[in-house]
Amino acid sequence: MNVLEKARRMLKAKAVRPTMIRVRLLAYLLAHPVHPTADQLYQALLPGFPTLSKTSVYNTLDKLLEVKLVRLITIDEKETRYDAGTGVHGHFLCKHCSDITDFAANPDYTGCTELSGYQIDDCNVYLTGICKVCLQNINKTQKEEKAV
Amino acid sequence: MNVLEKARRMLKAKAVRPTMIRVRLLAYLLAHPVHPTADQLYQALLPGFPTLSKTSVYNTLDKLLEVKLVRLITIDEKETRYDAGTGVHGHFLCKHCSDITDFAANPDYTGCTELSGYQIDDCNVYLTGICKVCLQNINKTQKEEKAV
DNA sequence: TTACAATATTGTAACCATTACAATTTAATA
DNA sequence: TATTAAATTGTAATGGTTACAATATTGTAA
Ligand SMILES: [Mn+2]
Ligand SMILES: [Mn+2]
Ligand SMILES: [Zn+2]
Ligand SMILES: [Zn+2]
Repeated sequence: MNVLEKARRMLKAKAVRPTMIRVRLLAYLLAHPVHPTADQLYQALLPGFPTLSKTSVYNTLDKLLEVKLVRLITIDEKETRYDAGTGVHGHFLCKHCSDITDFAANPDYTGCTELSGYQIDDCNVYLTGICKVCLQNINKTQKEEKAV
Repeated sequence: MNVLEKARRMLKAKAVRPTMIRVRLLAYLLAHPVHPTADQLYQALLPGFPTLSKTSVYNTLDKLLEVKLVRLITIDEKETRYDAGTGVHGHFLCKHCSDITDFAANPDYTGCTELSGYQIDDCNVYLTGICKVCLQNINKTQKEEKAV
C-alpha cells in the first residue's frame, strides 16, 4: 500500500473527507517526517498541484490538527512546524543546522504534586542544542584551524 | 532586600548595565511569575515609566535572554511568553483559563540512544489540558444543568 | 441524471506580533 | 567637559497567519 492510500485510509478512519489536498498533504507529512513549515508544505506540493493556495494549506492543517492526525510543533519561535508522527515523542532542534529530530520521550507527570487534579491532554518535550553531525564538523574545523 | 534591588544585583552579576528598564522589567517578571507576553509587560510597566516603548521591551527581553536571566516560553502558538524562573521546570497551559503554571520537571535524556553524541543546551516541557479550578467549575456547571 | 445543499478550496486583503533601522538620549570614560 | 559607546525611542516594514467572500466541488435525494 502506497503512502497516498495510507493517508486516504487514515482520513476515512477519522471521518474526514479524503479530498485531494488532504490526502496529498498528509501523505507528504508521512513520507517526509522532517517537521516542515506551512510554507515548505505549500512549496513542496505546488508542482504536483498547481491550483493549490497557501490558505488551503492552513485550512487543511487545521482540519488535520482537529482530528489529531497531525500535531503542531512550536520549538522554533518563528514558524510553526507540523508532524504526522502520532506516537508520543520529543523533538530536538539543532541550533546549527536547524534540523528537528525525534527522540523517545514518554514522561509521566501523574505523580507530580503541582498537577494533581489536572487533566493533561498533550505533552511536548523540546530540547535545543547541537546535533552530533554539527559537533563533529565543528571539531574538524577547529583542528584544521589549529594545524594552520 | 526589595525586588528592584534583587534585579539590580542579578544584572550586575551578569555584567549587564542595570538600567531603569532592565531593572524594572526583570523585577516585574520576578514579582509576577505568570509568564506574561511582551505586550503585557509593556502595559504593566507603562504607568510607572511613561516614556517606555514597545521596542525597548523587546530589546530588553533580548538582552535578558542573551544572559539567560530570562527564558522564553513558546507553549502558546500565538505569542511568546517570558519567564524569570531560572530553575529547570515545566509549563502547563490550561485551555480554559489560559493560565500557565509551573511544575517540577527535570527529565534526563542522557541515556537516550537517539541523542547520544548530541549537545543538549535547553529543555522545555510543555503540557496542555485543563487545570484543577476549571475542571471543578465545569463539574459544578454540569451538575447545575442536570438539576434544572 | 439533475437539483439542491453542504462542504471544500481559492484569492485577496487584513491582522498583528515582531524586527529593522535611523535618530535621539543617556551613561561611561578620559 | 569632551568624546565615545551603549541604550532607548518612534516609525515603518516584515512575514506568518487569519478573515472573509467568491467560486468550485462533493454528497444526497428526488
Ligand atoms: Mn516528530
Ligand atoms: Mn515558569
Ligand atoms: Zn546540526
Ligand atoms: Zn484553567
